[in-house]
Amino acid sequence: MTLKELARRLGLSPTTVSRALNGYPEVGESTRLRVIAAARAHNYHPNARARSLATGRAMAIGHVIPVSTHHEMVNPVFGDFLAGAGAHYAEAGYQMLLSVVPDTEEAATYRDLKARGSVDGVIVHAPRRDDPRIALLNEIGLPFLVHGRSSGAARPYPWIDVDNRRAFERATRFLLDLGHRRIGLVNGPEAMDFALRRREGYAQALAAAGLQADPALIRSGEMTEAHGYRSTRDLLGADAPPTAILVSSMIAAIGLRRAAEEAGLRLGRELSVITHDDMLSYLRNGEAEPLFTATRSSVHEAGRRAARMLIELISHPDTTPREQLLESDLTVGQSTGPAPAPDRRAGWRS
Amino acid sequence: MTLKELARRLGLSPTTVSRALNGYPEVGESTRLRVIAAARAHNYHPNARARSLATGRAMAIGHVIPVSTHHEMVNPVFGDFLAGAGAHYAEAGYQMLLSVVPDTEEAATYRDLKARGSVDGVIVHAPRRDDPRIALLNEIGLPFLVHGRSSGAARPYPWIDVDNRRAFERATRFLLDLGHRRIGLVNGPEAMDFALRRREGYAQALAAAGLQADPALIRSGEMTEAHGYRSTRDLLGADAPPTAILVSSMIAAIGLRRAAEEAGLRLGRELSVITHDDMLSYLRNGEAEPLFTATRSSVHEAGRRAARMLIELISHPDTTPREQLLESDLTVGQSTGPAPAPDRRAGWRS
DNA sequence: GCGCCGTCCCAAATCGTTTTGACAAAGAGC
DNA sequence: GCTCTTTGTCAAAACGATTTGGGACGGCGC
Repeated sequence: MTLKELARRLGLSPTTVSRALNGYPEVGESTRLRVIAAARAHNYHPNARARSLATGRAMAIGHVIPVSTHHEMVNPVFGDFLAGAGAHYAEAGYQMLLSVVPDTEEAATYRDLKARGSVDGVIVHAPRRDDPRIALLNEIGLPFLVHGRSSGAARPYPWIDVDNRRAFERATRFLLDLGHRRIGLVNGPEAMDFALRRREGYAQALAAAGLQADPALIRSGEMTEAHGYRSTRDLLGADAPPTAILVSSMIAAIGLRRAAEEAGLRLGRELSVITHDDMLSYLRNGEAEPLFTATRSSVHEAGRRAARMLIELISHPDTTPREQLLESDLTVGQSTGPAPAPDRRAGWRS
Repeated sequence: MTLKELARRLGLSPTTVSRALNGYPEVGESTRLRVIAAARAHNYHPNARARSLATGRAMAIGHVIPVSTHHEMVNPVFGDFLAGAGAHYAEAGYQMLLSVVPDTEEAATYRDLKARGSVDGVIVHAPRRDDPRIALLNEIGLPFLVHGRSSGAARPYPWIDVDNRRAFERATRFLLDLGHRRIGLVNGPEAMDFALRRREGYAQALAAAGLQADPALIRSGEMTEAHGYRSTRDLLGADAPPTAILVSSMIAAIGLRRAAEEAGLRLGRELSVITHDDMLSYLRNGEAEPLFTATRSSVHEAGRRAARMLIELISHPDTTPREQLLESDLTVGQSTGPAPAPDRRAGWRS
């Protein structure tokens, strides 16, 4: 069913039908009702491509997911982020375009998206320090929103991000208050900006307590279960193991738990742990009482807000705020407790 | 840069330029080379919408992800599946359209996708028994491929699926061979077809050994960590706890491990466990030696194959096979061992 | 009766491609 | 030299919407 066909059946011109359906005032109310009824009856939906060819707007947002060519890692938070964003797109009448491309072709993909007019804007995922994508998108003039930030970017750019520095600063302070002095950090890949900021917050809290971050207590890598396990095992096996560890994700924290159990350490007793919790739907942090003490921030919600913000940005480029900082809360669970007394520590370490 | 503009610069007609770029034989070789060079120089990419308006093909595949209105659960395997499918789409020049919709509006979404001509076909996720989407898609004439199967569908339909029945039959047999007699099943939601088939395989192996599936040993629910934990705790706390448990996913298996550790049971000793492993990128089943004994099948690879199959189906509807059954392998890890002798069991149970 | 102004509608152009049908120019066969 | 094919190119018509610039009709004021 096309517009022309519908118009013919109604004995009207395509113009009038189009205006009636799109709410323009130039059409009589009775006519409008007649048109709307007929459209519904014949299950008429305007062809998306024809429409956007005519209007010049794609009514679609792109998400480019780079896949590293060696280790085909899919960030587990993508699913929830996309679900959140997608929910808003659906409400706003936008479509979501997903491009999964080798990281070597990412730039070409953005150019392509722009040149073919496939999308009105894109969300940039997993920004790194000095991320080249920001300059690129500015250059080709494709509206974008960064999920996260990129330290060192030359000019201001629109972003939404969790206050990672503050979250980890606070978590570290919490551990310090409990008497911990040797605190480990199992971080994400430090090429990622969020990991950098978390490390800064961690170091800052230590410095404020007159301590210095010990490089031997810091590990970074892809946030897999295996990374959490390996890093924790290494840290615990060292000469002066930490009494507390900060972890960058629930997935890694699960690996940590495995390592801790292997070493015979109980969380919240001999070893304290705080993790960041993205509130993934399939990985809730306990039920009534949280399992892990955690800095929490819903990535699903971040996706929803990101989508809203980008769409606003596209339709009202001048009046839309271009930055949004999300706070995370610190929920205290069973995985933290006072630092063990030195003598007890000596006991279980032997 | 549009086709018309490029043609003007070259002193050719749009027709010729279009033909040159699309490899039609009616254009001279020297002209073709000249056109291609100019297109590259001016970074010309044909407008995707105009093109597909003219050709009638959207060059896009839709994935409709229903989100339950109460518990906004995002299936953790979606990420890897989409990454696999997306990789193939990119190669084949297709775009991937993601629709996240409340499950109540799923049917409307399919109709919409078809009526607006947004996609050439769709992948149906997470089919249930007698899934109404199959009839719907047949009715509206939108090509589709089901990831999984739907018992009770009236007519044949194209699908790709893991042999879930066989995998769980084999896993159960493996446990029986180790001497286990009370075997629990922590399954996915039994409205899902895959869960049904796994249960069948489980029951079948028990029956072949002269045993009957005990409903008290079966739990089903969303495959979260919490579900794995709760179900295991319940099973272990019962009067006659199982000595082995089958789990439907790694995520649930992690919850199981937590419950087992709480109960003081060591995996592969007092409690044997086999899980299904979708080979998620962030949740590898151990490194050199697998952590869990598992039935393995890469959902990333399934996504890739699904994409290929659907595109083939769209371009050659008659010659493409319409069904693909993937085998899973059984990898033996540290989580299984011989059934504990009754006396030992009595010991650790008290 | 005349001019003017809303109201309601329409014909035609436009978006950027592909595709159909036709037409010159050049070579081939007689 | 004349016709008959190729060969290479083009003008124009799709595709299905939106949007621009009017135009017919009736009612109103004078």
